[in-house]
Amino acid sequence: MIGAVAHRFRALSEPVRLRILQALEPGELTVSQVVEVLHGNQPNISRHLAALYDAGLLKRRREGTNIFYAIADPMVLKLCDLVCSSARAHARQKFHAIAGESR
Amino acid sequence: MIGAVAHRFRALSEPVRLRILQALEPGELTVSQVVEVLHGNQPNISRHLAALYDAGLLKRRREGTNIFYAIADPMVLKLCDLVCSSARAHARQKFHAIAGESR
DNA sequence: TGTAAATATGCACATATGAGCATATACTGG
DNA sequence: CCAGTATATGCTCATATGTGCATATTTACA
Repeated sequence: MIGAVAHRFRALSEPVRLRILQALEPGELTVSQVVEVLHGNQPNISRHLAALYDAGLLKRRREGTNIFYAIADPMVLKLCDLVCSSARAHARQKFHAIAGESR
Repeated sequence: MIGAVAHRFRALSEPVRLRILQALEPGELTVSQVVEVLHGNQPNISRHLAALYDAGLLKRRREGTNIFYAIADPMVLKLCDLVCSSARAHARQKFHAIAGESR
């Protein structure tokens, strides 16, 4: 069980994949569209999308030869926001610690 | 910035580290205590604790030769709960999909 | 059926990561 | 200063992971 949680966190541990989630925040996109937005190459993006899909963070549907990926559970966005603000706070604190020790 | 978020998620992407967080949920523990609770070996646990500390997820304080580690921000526990329940839901759904396709 | 477009996958490579062992470092008490 | 305890770090190894290239697969349509 804890392995499944770790697996999901791992899916979120790549900058490229986080940027994919950002790109998908407004709504679903095809693989090509994601490739274009992120200026990535197609096989690479395809793999990252698959990784997020495997982790259950994205859903997908086919329409002709296109495949639309979308965020499966808006919770992941909240998750990222939480971590992001926490990281910001941590960075601020670290900055002050460094600024302070030179006195 | 997005790199910092990815870094924090990566720190959470190891089962051992998630178990460390569980162990620390009731309160701070020394390295030796964590080693004992998780039945791990000392250098390994020490590294994992350092990784969580680097990511800003743990804080630590020294008392004699002991070093007590504690959860820096209770937010991470909420984070894990969110992912955990979401993972559970996903597993349920996958189970039903498999059960359904054999009909 | 054949061609083109969209997506996925096999392969090779470089790099990152975790584990275990030995050992170094930091602190305490005598 | 020395010995002992607690913790951290260097090293090596095996494995995992991301990337780019070529190519396979799927679907639509003439």
